[in-house]
Amino acid sequence: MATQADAAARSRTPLSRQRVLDTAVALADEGGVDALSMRRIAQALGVVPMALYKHVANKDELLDGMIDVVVGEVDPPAGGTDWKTAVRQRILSARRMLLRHPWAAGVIESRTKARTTPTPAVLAYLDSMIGVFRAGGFSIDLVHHALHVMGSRLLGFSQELFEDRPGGEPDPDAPAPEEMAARYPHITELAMAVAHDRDSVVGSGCDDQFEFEFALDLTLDGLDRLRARS
Amino acid sequence: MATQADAAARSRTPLSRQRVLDTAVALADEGGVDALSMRRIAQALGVVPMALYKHVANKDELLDGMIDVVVGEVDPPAGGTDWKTAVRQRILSARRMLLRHPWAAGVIESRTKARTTPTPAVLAYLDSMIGVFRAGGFSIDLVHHALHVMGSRLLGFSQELFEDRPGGEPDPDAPAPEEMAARYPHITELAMAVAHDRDSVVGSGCDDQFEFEFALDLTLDGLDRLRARS
DNA sequence: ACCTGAACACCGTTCAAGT
DNA sequence: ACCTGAACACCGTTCAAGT
Repeated sequence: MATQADAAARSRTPLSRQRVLDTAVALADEGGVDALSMRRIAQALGVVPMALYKHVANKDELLDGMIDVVVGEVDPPAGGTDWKTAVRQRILSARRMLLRHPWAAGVIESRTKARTTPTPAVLAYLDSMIGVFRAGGFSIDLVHHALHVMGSRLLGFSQELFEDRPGGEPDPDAPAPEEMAARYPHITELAMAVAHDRDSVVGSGCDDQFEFEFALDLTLDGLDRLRARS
Repeated sequence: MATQADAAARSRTPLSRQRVLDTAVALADEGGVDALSMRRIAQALGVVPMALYKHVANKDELLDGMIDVVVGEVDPPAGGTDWKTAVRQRILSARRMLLRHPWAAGVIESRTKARTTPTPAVLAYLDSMIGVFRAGGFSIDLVHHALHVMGSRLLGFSQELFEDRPGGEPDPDAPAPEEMAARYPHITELAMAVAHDRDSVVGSGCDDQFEFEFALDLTLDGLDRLRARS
């Protein structure tokens, strides 16, 4: 009975809030946040479901804790460089975190909407980001504008509408190529141009990393122009 | 028995996919998407839960249908103007839709992630948006870049991290002002500057609409500069 | 053939009973 | 005082029994 042995081995390490959160993050990474349940976390820890409630008040508080775990993985701002390099590196670090934890952007968004204040780690992230802008000579008003301009990109999130699905089954109820071309001519034109331009890139034929940095740089250059003018 | 009469009156109008979707959208508008269940929709329609499955295959397909209902509310692109005005007006129309249906951005995002293709209405929205760029003289490559730059803003979504909560109870476990100031000095500085600057604005002291248009215009000007250069 | 009640396999969380 | 099994009030969906 390997399962019982595993459970015994696990229960030798005492349960802690950190262990609960780490397990929850690992399960969400594997199976997505929809498949994450208190019962399943308990099972993975070899523990009865109610034992979790000693370390987290309820599921919402668990999700808040998970947010703080992953936001804590984002690199702090680099010192000794100009503001633009520091912001750029940090946002790219946040993006890497979100690629590691695909569920995080959605959870951060929905939990932030439900709370009055972002979670502590998100607050700390924003605060040090503002600090970089301020140290770079931005007026407080311009920082305010800048945060709005960055929007969700501040957390490295970019909404990919045509991302390839892992596994890549053709999906039975997807529209046929001819129908796509007839109904959505502009999308088709664009998709073909992209496929032709970037033959070497695997997957969707679109270099997401390049596009992300292109968008990021355009925004940063615009902000820098405003900064120089003030 | 008013309830029974209501149910009878409702069931006189035959159930249809449109009526199911409209009811679901209305319930989500009122109570949020978390409180939306097949059982609750059925109850609102005075119908047994299983009756819904004649008109929608399952809950995911219901959510897809709801997306198409609300995206269909976005104005089509205005004709007879320059590309920038047309894009601007359309994005502002999408933003108004999302303010009417606060659950929509999250559902669009999560459902798009789960499907291989965006829902038909989202495809149509994107297609006509691309059409506006193309008619405005954008090369296909530049349109491709532009879509990435707009990102989620293309659907009018902007992530507001410090939105005031309706009802405005002080929230017992929110950090005290002194603690906020000590731990997050830059956020506090910014919040105070904003509050001082815009005394007249009700609520958070931050004019969301102005900020949204500021960000939008910065992005559009950047794109226009690239367009003129090519 | 159509409709639907009961049932199944879940879920988060309460609570009282056991140690 | 601590821990936990059973129970409660849900959920989406299957399926067989009723019309």
